[in-house]
Amino acid sequence: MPDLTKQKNAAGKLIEFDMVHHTADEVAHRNHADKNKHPLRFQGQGKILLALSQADGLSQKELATRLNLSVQSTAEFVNKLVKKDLVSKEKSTTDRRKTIIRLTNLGQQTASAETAKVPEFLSGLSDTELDQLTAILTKINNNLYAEIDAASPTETNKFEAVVKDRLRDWFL
Amino acid sequence: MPDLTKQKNAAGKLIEFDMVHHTADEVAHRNHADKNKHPLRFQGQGKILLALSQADGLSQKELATRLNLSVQSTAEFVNKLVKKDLVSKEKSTTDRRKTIIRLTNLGQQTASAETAKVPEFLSGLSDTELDQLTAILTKINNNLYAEIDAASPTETNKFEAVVKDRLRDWFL
DNA sequence: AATTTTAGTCAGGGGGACCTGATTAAAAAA
DNA sequence: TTTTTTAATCAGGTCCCCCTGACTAAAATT
Repeated sequence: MPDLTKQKNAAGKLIEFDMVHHTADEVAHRNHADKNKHPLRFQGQGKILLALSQADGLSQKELATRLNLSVQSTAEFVNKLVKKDLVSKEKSTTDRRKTIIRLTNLGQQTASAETAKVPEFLSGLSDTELDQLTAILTKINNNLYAEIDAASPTETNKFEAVVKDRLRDWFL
Repeated sequence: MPDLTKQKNAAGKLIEFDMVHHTADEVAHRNHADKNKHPLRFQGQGKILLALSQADGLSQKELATRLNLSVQSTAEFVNKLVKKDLVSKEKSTTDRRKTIIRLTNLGQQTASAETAKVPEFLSGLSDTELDQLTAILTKINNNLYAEIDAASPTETNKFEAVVKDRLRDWFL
């Protein structure tokens, strides 16, 4: 029987982490007058970038399908990324209806920069703690995959694949 | 000397958690045609709600100052919350320039509902793991408070106080 | 009493995440 | 070849976060 109090403690800390984490990089960006702004989550433009970093050179339609977005939204995000020089568009030669989207160098950097640096807030944790955290998060993430699966069976595999693949280089 | 690989593993899991977590409740809301929509983060309207749940009956100006928002943004968020019947506005009797903002019953419920339920993804973790997670997140959060402090010394106390106070009932 | 400061409001704007509807161009099917 | 399907685009919308500028009403100062 799991101890409810312990669950609540952990849940509270997680919520706190969410808030504090969010605020921390809000504050950070505020001070640095950052060009790159926010971290690009798994949403909108960031979603596109992440998907491309796993499978570059997809068509817009492909992207839309994989990411569960309308083709119009996808086009919008892609265009925004083009303006930021993170991806490029080019007509397919084999099927001239299609537009192939590719990461630019900058786009690749950006996509991996997301995950490239170990956040400072992990410093001060012992090796043991890091191992524990990793193990626990693995469980939690699996629970979340299961939740996603329950709610929307069709897209799970796609999603899980994208995420895990994106993060694969972290776990070598 | 901290093991870089272990840090990377943990960092990767944390990023994965972020993505998966986000997607999980995105999917959840999509299916349930949810009225309450998104979880109200420490941002915009959610920020206001959280601040009020710590100190009810503030003036708009007070809110703006504490939350580091322009008075206009604050007014916007407050008005939206009024429409949702989560807060109420009333003119101060002692200083008729001021508008006092108060949580409605619904607002109080909503603010605590945020933190009221233990997320399902914590199920399956043992008591030991929960304790470990709590301890680790405590360290991480403290690191983040320190980061915020470094970047913006003036607002730390305010922020940390709001957050901790908000979450106090979790840790009794 | 006249001036200045303060708390709010309105108007307008920039970005972001998404969507539906209508239309075009190119490929595939009939 | 004509029709249908497919990949994109344009147009227009909804809602969110957040800001500056201009202006009013009510206090605090002078």
